Amino acid sequence: MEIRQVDTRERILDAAERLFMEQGYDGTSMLQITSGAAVNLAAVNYHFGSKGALMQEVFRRRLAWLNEERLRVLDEMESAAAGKPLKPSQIVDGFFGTLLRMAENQQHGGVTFLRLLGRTLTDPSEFIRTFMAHEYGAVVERYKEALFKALPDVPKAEIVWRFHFMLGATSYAIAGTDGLRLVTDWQIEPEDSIDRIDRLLPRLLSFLLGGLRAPLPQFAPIEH
Amino acid sequence: MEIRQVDTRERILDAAERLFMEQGYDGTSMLQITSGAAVNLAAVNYHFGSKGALMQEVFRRRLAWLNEERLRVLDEMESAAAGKPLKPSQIVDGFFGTLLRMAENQQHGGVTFLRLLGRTLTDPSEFIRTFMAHEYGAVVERYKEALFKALPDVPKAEIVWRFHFMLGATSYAIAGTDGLRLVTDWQIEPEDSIDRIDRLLPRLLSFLLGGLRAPLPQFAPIEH
Amino acid sequence: MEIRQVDTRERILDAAERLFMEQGYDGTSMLQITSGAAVNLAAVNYHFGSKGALMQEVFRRRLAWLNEERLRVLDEMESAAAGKPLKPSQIVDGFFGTLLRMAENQQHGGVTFLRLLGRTLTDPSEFIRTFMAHEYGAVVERYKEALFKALPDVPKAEIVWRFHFMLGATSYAIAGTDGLRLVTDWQIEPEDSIDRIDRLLPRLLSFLLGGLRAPLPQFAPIEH
Amino acid sequence: MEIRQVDTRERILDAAERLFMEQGYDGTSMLQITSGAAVNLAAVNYHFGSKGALMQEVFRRRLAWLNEERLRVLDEMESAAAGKPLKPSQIVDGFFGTLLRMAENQQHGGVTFLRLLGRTLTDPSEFIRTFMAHEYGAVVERYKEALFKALPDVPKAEIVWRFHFMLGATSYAIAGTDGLRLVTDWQIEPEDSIDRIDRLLPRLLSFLLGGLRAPLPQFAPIEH
DNA sequence: CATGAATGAGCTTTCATTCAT
DNA sequence: TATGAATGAAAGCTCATTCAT
Repeated sequence: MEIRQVDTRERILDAAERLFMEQGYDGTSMLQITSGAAVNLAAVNYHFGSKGALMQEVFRRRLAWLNEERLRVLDEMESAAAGKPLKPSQIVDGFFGTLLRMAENQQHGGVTFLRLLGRTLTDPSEFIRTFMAHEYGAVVERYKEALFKALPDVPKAEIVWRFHFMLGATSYAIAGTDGLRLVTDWQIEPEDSIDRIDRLLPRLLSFLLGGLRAPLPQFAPIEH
Repeated sequence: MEIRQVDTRERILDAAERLFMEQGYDGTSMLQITSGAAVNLAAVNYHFGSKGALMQEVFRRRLAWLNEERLRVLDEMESAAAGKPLKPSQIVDGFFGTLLRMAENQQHGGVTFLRLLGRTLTDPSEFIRTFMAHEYGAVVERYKEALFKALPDVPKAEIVWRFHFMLGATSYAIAGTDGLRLVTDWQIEPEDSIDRIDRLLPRLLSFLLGGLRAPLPQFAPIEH
Repeated sequence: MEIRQVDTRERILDAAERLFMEQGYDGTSMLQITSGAAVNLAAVNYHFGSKGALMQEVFRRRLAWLNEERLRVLDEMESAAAGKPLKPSQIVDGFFGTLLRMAENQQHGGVTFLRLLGRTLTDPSEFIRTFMAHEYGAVVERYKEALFKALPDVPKAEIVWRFHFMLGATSYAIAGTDGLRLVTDWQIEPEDSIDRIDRLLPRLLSFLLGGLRAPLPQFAPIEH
Repeated sequence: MEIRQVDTRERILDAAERLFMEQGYDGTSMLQITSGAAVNLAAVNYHFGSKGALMQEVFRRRLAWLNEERLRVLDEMESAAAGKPLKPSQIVDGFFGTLLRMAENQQHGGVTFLRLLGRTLTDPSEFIRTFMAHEYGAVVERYKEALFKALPDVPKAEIVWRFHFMLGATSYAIAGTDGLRLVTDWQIEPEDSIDRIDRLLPRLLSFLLGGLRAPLPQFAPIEH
């Protein structure tokens, strides 16, 4: 039954990943998940304990790999640089490029997980936020430090803000894109579809780097 | 009694706005809303017909004003330019600056609505997406055209993508910011808090413009 | 709908009282209760909030009357005694007799509530214990004091213990009696059935008084 | 492995005994039992067949010894009496004293089983009642006969009732005592704690004997 | 002999909505 | 105009039990 067990667990995780992406956490019922995975309704609670714990495991399984990969890439680049600062484009590619390239590999969830991640980053649920902060903490810290070294003339607070903006642009790009279509009728050609990660990636990285290296803002004089 | 009714309606909308922002649409119950507004449980269905219609009205009340204002600002700028293309910075400020300045006015929902909007743009519910597209359609079309004229050398598809990235960076900036805190320990000074819109605005606009005007991406040769 | 409401609430309480008596609290499901009361499954939570709160209300409705009656009877006897101690038999009848006579009145739940009470007094659930102690506190205190005055030569600790034993004998007498039938084949005549409260009452009171006035126990010398 | 199995069985019985005492039969889940015994969830069904059968075995293991002991004691007393009637105090001590002294021996379950027994005698479950009646039948019959002989002037029906009352007082005394505390603030001294069986025993026996030998009740004229 | 996996049935509670007044 | 009462449906979860290994 070893094989069956793995199957069941994985099938549940796969179904949950897809449904959470499509309908959100609160919008997805246990019945939908277990139906989607073709398992018994009680199987989720048997394997994961609760709906919330299932949600966490959905993320943990992907993020563990992703963030290890991000650290591996950063280590490699820093080794090659032999102490010299990295180029901003390297760092941005290490963090965000690694994320998008993950979506090209069906073994790591493909676009499904990518979109789920994008949507969840704006989800305010306390338990998700806490879990995310824990999973991301160390990686973000390392990349932040690399950016500080790469851009010594930019105030640290500014870099942190721009990291934040980059996260947002990326999340949004991978999350709802062709669903929301606020920007309608863009006569897009097939090769520009959201699913063509190889086309999205250079576009997004250009944008992110442009934003990261933009002239510093001029603040209005602080009042009172 | 006429007055009471208006109060009731507004109280419901205010409570719903806050709760949808904090917990999402699916995560918020009618009981929470009516309790929060100190009205009868049946009042929402009486005044709005259904939970979904309430959600739409929450957005309509703010977006109507916002998008009119955006059109007004764009009209004004185009009049002043007398047929000449606008500067990208003007257009970006007209669209995104108007949004953020809205949050400084409590009468228009303040940061609460801003965050609700930010998180809703990635919300997966079909009916919300449809409604949003409808509310935004005309405005986005006008600003898109203005950008096409302002950046004649940039391919239209590229501009549309970058508009998209800008939306994402902005949504994310206003949505979860100090909640998620993936980027911890950023020794932020009080004047850099998310609630200081006057500090966030120039930062965000700098970033957006940098991204909008970034060098065009180099694509890898398209495979097969 | 005033009338319907009262009906619904009361019907639920009646059904719950009977079912809790027959099957215990944990052994009774909400579905059984609402089916028994011919109301919607959600009605219990609408009217009482939870299964536990329903349980409390089942008791509160009867105990409020019972304990007020006990206090009224005690007040009356003490007034008539004009400061002199009451007879033990009066006190015992005031406390336990009032309880058993309650069962003769269908308006106060009849034997059903009596048996439920008997069974519940040995139930260890924290929330029931706490609630019971609260409902009973004042009454028990008053009767205890009356017994102290009536039996000045008996150590107070002994009286408290015997009060306890009397409670037990009574609870048990009214609880399972003809159900358990540990004492089988007692060739009992119809007029001695448990349902003939008028026959049970003098029997029980004789026993209780005999126990209350029994010679004091001789303790073995306390070791170590 | 033989030894392990015995351990497992006993550990399950011990855990079940404690949990049934604390939470009742319906209020205790198999998971709690198997967790408490640190055995596999399926172990109960493996060793006992079902939850109900486990409950029966919990009692059988103690009651077999208890009732044999009661019969042994009665046989001994009757041998010594050589045909003459026993004293009521002897009989009461043989039945109830043997029970309470059992609680002083941890090998026989101590107070835990005593309390479980006390609360179970008022338990409404049909299958438990039936089982109890079966386990107790023969013993009760013998003691009843002894009481008939010891108290020839008291009507048999009266003796049966009083046996019943004694059972109740005893059950209650050992079941909830310090838990329920309807009788609060009794400034009890440490040596009067419920756990001091050696102090409870003489008190209870005095009470029971007082009740057993009380004057016969005067019935109101039977109506209709 | 013992167990991890799995299941169908049932649990309490909450949901958005309706309706008579 | 506004509300308390009520409801059918569905939610997440726990239950005792079974079974292949």
